[in-house]
Amino acid sequence: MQNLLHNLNDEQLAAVTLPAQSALILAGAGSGKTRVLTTRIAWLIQTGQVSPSGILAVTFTNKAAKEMMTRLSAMMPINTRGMWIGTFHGLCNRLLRTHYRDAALPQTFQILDSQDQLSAIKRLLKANNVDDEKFPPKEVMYFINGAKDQGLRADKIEPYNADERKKVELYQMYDDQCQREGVVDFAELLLRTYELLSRNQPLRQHYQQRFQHILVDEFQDTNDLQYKWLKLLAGHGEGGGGALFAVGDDDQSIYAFRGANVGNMIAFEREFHVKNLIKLEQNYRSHGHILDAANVLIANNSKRLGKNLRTDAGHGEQVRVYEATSDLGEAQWIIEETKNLIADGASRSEIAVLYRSNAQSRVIEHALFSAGIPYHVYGGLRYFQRAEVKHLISYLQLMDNPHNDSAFMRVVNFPTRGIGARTIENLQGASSQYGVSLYAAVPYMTGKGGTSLAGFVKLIESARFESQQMALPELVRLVLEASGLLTHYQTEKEGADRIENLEQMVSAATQFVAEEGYGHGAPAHLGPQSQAQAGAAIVNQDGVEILDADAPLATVMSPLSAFLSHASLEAGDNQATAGQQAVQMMTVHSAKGLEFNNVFITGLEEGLFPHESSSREEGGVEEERRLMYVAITRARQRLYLCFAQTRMLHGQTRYNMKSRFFDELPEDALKWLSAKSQPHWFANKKTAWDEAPMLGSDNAIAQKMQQKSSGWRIGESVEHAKFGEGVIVNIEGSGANARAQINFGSAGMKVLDLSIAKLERLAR
DNA sequence: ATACTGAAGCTTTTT
DNA sequence: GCTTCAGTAT
Repeated sequence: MQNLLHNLNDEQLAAVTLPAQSALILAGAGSGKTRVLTTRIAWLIQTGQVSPSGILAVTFTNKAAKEMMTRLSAMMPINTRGMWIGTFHGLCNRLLRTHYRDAALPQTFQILDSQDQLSAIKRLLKANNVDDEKFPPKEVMYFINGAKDQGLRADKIEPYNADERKKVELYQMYDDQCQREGVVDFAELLLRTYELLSRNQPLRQHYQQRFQHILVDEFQDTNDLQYKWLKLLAGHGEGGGGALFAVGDDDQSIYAFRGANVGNMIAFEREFHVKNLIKLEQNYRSHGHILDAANVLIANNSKRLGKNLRTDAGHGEQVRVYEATSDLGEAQWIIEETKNLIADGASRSEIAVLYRSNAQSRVIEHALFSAGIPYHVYGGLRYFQRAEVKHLISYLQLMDNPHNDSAFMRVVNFPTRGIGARTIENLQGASSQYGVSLYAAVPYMTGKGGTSLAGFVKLIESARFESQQMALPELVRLVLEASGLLTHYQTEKEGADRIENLEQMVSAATQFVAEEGYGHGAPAHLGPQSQAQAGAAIVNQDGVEILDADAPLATVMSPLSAFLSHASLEAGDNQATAGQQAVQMMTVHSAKGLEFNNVFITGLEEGLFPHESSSREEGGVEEERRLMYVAITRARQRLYLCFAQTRMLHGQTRYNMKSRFFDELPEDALKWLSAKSQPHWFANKKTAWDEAPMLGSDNAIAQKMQQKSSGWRIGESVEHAKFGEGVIVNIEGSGANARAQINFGSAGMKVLDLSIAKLERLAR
């Protein structure tokens, strides 16, 4: 126990050893948050305050859950079994599998990922002749998910106009469709569990009593439903239950756009009468100048719980700032500095290039590629999202639950087996006429289409029959071949990678079976035997039998069902070339939680970062500032900020002002690298890089002429007495008639007569 | 059934 | 400017 608490600072120690009451830990970036969380769990168990089964630890990502598990098992070799550590969705899946009857779900219910959900909605709209111009599928999906994230069913929504009434109706129809097909979307996992526990008192009480300590990571990212879910499990308002230990950082709340509500932190403090608010402000990551920059910047936000990071490390180097003439110039500068860093002995994987939006990566990628510097771009398609893998999964899904129409549609004619659009249309007609799934509607079909459909059904049925006694990996192999997927890609020119991905599914299945504790060679279809065998059967005082979802997943669902949930809930890595010594490129969002010795934050321009769409939303700019705060605090030793005067975006050249965030950073922490009189495109010193975007266009040359005659240049920074700082976006006319279109940022876009307007040339 | 072609979209993302 | 997708032409 002594070693456990050893090396914790006073704040951390206080947090770890809090009494069993609700607590809010404000954990700054790099303050040892995960350490506190895991040590808290270990301390609770080792001091005998709780047994492992009394612990519920909730995270947002599988990665975070895994990390917690790993650290815990390093702390206490034996005791991790019985603890519930997982994501909101993973835990809900487990609960719903165990109590599927009470939750009114089929035992083999399947999970739709966002892709599947969207296509399910498209199908719904089409089947009901809904005008998808007026009700775009994405918007409908957004509406449904938004409602679910707030815990609202369709019948609880009061529509305020006709369009909304239609959306509510579609929401209800969508839920009915899902229920018919035996599928649930991500939000549904949460909502269904919440409703199950609300409605079923014995069940609720059982889990409330069981989980004496509920710990939540990244609490600032919880949405309304997740907070309600936590309150329910913690027995809030029911006189007791578990102690909720919430760890989060309001300054790092960057997911409002997907429903996260920072207000949950304040609500939690109030509703749980939190006496123990502990701030972890000691930072173990960044040098002083970097931390100063972060602190001063975030102080510009009004809605904060309040926190100031400090470090024992020295000031370190100043933050280096570079103004490039173009996005290409910016990329070129990043290459130069990266080379310098590598020459200084920096590891490539300790260099991160961050950007606000994915579109920015391409220019930088190109430059890194040309310079021969290995790089790795985060984001993009995950393993289980790849088309060929999804196809294979669809076959497996149909074998486990043939009523999954999304899966049916995906593979009924892939590889092609002569089932055309007309046949499908007829089938859909039969399906809605008889109110059954597409699969179940096949027997109603006659003629040639009916025959080929029957052939498809036979394929699924016989694969299921043949695989009855097979272990999961063999089953996957069987389907791979029986489906014709393998042959299909073998004949395709570019199919080699896809075949490799498909083959990997067999190993993924092997690995899964081993890790999840399924007996070696256990038949993939073997369901949870009897309820009595699964976990301990508990009878409460009302005589209701409760099955605790304690047992390993193996006893609650078949290997195949489990594997399919795994594929939906854990999309897998997106990095094909992991482990390579490469420069790390990613959006600021995906950098959250990571740290690097050297960090570039790129594209620091008004409109890009802060993003233009943020100014339209309430609190949008504050969220962008938190995003910038996250970006800055990723850096340990060196931080580079850069921006470009001109940038190609959506096929158009844009002239942006430098980001307002520069004005919010402490001057003495910054070192401006670009000279005050930065050469523009016309200056003698110019590179091919900088020149490139202006060449090859008569229009560009004509503009140059005009610019010359007026004495002003596009892209130039100016200051106006009334409108403040701005950037010249365009110049029309010449001489006395010259007029300039100027972007004054928050003051808006103005067209000014250059012979009249008093403009100051602004040197940066 | 496949291949091309035009139009739309385009901030951030995990489950 | 580039990608994705739906719809049409062959």
